[in-house]
Amino acid sequence: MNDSTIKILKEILRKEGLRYTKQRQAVWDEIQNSQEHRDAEDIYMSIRNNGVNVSRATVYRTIDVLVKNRMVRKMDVGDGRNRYEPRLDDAHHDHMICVETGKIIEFYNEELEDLQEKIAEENGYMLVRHIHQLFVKPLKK
Amino acid sequence: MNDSTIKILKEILRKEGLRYTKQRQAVWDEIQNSQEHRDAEDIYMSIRNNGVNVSRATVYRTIDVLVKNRMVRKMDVGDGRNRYEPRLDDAHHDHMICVETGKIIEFYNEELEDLQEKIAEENGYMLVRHIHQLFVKPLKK
DNA sequence: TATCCGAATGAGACTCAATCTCAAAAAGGG
DNA sequence: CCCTTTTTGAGATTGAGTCTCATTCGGATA
Repeated sequence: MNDSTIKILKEILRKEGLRYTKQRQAVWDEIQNSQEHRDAEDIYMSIRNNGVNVSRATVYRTIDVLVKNRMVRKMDVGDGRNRYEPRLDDAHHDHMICVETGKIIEFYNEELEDLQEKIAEENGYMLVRHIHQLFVKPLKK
Repeated sequence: MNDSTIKILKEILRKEGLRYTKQRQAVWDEIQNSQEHRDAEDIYMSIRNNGVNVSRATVYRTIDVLVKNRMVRKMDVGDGRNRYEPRLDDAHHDHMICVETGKIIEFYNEELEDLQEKIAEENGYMLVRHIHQLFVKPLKK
């Protein structure tokens, strides 16, 4: 939809030796234009509703490329369906999931990030990535 | 297998209004006698190899009861199969997964635990539970 | 210990997200 | 425009986990 992200997508596809197609553009547009945490089916349906013909297979295949190239973040909320969110120009953050409402809140804490690296190193490892989700419920007033 | 954990299982089943059966005992024995992080299929096969007749349905149903009663911990490693480990008399810990060898290392860090509660509270929530996995690789020597 | 009834079991059907297949369509360099 | 290679899509397949329901079993009661 916007010029600079089209260039970024083209660049990544070129680097991966893949072709630029309207389906791949549509998947990226769909994820990029929403700041929500959406599942693949939702993304698939939206693209089709926008009049672009695409299959589930292509949606999944494209998401994999985007995840690999850090344009999209894949998150496992624990309900069997992965969620996706754009991560372009997006600082790292983790998620808090309200067990009562299902609301997803993003958070970032420097101290927490440092601590994780320290723990990995203390065990003789280097941190590659992490999964961190806090399941919470509202504080009583 | 050992007397005290049989009593604990019977107590839990009674509290839940469930009957004591050899299948339920077998599932608990199987998980309890191994400190590994095993998937349901693995547990199911081991029980059958030990000569106890059991179905996958019963394995899953029993695990749910054990998880609910904090005798077993369910962990999502992100590969589509949940893993289970005994948590009887077991202090809370999180996991570090080596992306090169698949090895699972347990860790516990008080500061990390406190920080998570603090983050939840700062956002107006109470921490119910959390998922935390560090994907790591060995440090170069 | 025999009876009885609700609970538990098991074989296999089913669900559902995700992956795979392969013929047909499209990309894009020459 | 051609030609080769990649991509796509419809639908089949996979696999973990759940559900169904006829049969079996636990255990309270007498």
